[in-house]
Amino acid sequence: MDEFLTLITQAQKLLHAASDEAMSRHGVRIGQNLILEVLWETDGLTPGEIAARARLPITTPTIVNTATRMEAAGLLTRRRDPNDGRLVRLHLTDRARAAQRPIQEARRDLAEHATATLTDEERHHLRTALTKIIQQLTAEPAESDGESE
Amino acid sequence: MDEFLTLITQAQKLLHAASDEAMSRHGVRIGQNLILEVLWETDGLTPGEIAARARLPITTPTIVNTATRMEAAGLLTRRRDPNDGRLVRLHLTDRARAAQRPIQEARRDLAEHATATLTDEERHHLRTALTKIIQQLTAEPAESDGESE
DNA sequence: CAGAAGTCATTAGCGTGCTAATGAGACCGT
DNA sequence: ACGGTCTCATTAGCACGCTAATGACTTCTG
Repeated sequence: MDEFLTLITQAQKLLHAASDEAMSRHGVRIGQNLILEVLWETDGLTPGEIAARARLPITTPTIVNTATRMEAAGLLTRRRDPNDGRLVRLHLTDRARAAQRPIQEARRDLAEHATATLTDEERHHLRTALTKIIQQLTAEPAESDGESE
Repeated sequence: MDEFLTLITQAQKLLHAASDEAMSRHGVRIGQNLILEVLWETDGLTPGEIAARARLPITTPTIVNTATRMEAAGLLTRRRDPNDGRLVRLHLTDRARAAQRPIQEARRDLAEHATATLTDEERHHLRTALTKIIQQLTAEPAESDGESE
């Protein structure tokens, strides 16, 4: 049953690499995707706000580091908030906005390609199973002694 | 459908973190697992041989770096091959051998816990779906233009 | 209004994994 | 036996993500 860990790790590894490669063709690396998704929706958020809104759990330091690389790549700019000197607001450049559609399409295409050999029913089962696993692991990380309650 | 990428990423992220935490209790970090699995089976292999035998694709430089940390942690020793000066053979210490059973149990428990809310049928479907995805992504990484053959 | 406490982004440091470049050693042909 | 080539491990350098520590700024409190 341990092979289940191997299976999901390998699948995610392949998807990760394929996604990075697909997005790189549009000047975006995979680690930048979570930030872009949030800023495409609402521009000018702070690192902390982005961390809170991201679809996947991500820490603020990771956002700061990634934002630095994105700034160097010309994808966003940093501006201090005039009302609160602690805050830094991240604003997308035109280049980052222009990348939205092709990147979203590329990721959609990748998901479709990866699941191309699955039936609709299998896709549904897969989604159900993954959701259950996430819920189980999110609910209570306890596992060693004391599985009750 | 893009949510599928998010689902599998999050599931793997949670499993990855939980697995690292579980193995850390036995003095082993998650990146060392692939190497240990191979050396538990056959001790004294070279980094290249380990890369070839590992259950998941892994590069030789990653094995070398991880082996350096494992050496510092007292999990293995490096010895030059007497017959071929290019080769370095990695030998597990008693400590690494003693960790085999508890770590394998911890990973099995984790897999069971993660899939505890799934029916046997769902587990079967999940395995099938993941296998198909892996095959699809391994077969031909092509995707943009030219999906044929 | 000052000092304490809270809230931010950021930096430091680690682990993991990759590709590309490097260097040591073996092997092969002449 | 010697030079080129091949085969190794290793190093360099990058991306990504985490926790813990730091520092700047705001806010609350006396």
